[in-house]
Amino acid sequence: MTEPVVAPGRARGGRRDEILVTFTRHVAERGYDRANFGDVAAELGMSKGTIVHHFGTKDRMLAEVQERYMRRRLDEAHAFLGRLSAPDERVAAFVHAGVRYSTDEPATTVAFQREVVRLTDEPGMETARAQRDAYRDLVVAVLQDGAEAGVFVPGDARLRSLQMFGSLHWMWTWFDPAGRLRPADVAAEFTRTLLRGLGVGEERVAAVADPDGPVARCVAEVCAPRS
Amino acid sequence: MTEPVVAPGRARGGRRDEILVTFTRHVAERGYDRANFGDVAAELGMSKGTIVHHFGTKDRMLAEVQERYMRRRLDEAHAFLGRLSAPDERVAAFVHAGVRYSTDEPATTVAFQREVVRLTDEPGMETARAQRDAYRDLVVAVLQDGAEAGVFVPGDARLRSLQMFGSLHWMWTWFDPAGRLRPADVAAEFTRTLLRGLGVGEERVAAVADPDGPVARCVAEVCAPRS
DNA sequence: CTACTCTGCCCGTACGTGCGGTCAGTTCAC
DNA sequence: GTGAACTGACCGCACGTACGGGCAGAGTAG
Repeated sequence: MTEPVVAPGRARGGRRDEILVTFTRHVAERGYDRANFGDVAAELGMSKGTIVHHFGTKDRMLAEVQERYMRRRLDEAHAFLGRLSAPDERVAAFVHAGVRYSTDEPATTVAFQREVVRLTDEPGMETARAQRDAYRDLVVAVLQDGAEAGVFVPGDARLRSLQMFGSLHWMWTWFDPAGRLRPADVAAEFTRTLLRGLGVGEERVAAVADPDGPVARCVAEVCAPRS
Repeated sequence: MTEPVVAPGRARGGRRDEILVTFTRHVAERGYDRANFGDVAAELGMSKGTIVHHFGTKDRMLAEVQERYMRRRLDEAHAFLGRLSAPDERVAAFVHAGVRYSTDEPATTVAFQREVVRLTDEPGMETARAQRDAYRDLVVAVLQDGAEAGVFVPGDARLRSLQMFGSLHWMWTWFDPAGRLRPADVAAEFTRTLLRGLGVGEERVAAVADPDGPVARCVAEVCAPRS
């Protein structure tokens, strides 16, 4: 569902992408430990051996899922950071982007967020871990800059980033992309509380957090390509 | 570490508590799926059969961990809600309590937070799920009351509670109880950002979020008994 | 065009291992 | 005697993955 398979029949990479997509969904639904080759193979009408042929081990498959996910998030972050320069707009963009992903690529997002903890210790996850650290550094830098520029109240940028990431990474446990709440509305509410909490004035908060405002639109454009 | 074992040698319940404590630590360190009877038994110098004798199945063991954890959190919440009446103080207390637990009972807290997702679907978790819902309802009610009383800016209390829980439940991935950051400081920073974000005035925020202020002390007293 | 070979995708099966859970039996306190 | 605590051997199964082979298309020599 997340990405159209390259082409039916014989295509570059064959059913590789198909396997990754299905595996990702299984991880999202059951978690990594309970996801297994047998079920994925059965669902795709192929042999377990095929999966091994393409990916080698289960670990590497997860690593690839994480790396692809982080790669997209990083590209997207750099894209909207290039278009927005005000710290409060940038923070708002990070929140909007974080929420959007839950709808745009629900399976990949849930799979990633469920299993982020493996980035910290598991070997073979170095690349994904580095990507994640880079992303976190982007956010910390924005918070730091904002505090130094006087846009935000002084405070610990790292702690604030963790507070913010927590809210977003926790979404997978409760957010239903098919539910009544539009992601933009969740993002707006989160952004309002966060920016106000960082000391941004009320009228500015309303403008920047607007679910149909320029920041939301900028993020939407940047994230639009995939679907 | 979390609770003193009832008594050495032959005591009421035998080594039951000991088993639960060790199992909890293993779940905290490796996650439920990778925690296993064999390792727990080996570490305690007993047979796997003993564990089965006391708990029946692995599922029930986890359920008991979750229920004990939630029971304590609920008792504690009712205790400080009984002592504090202002909505902003109550919110601050929830944050302080949430952070405190990461230090007071690190293993149990991590075990719980790692595996909360199982509360939503897994059967046999009804009790723990109900406890968790009750806890969430307490928080939502406080946020709702505060908004209606004009202490907080109007907004979706449920979303705000989820934003708040996210920050706290995410802590297990980064917070090190033995690190340089004191839990009270983390709680204070989180509380400041949150209360300001809810529209509480700056001087009030400073007073309520104070890591050595009355709210923090109240929570400390309520939580003190165990450890 | 034909035949031969090479290569990469894919299949089926089989193996080893780890783990949850069973069970018959022993020890020990009351 | 009675029952709870505990043991250790054992079962069955699920799952990751190793392995040998089949098959289709591309490249190449004649």
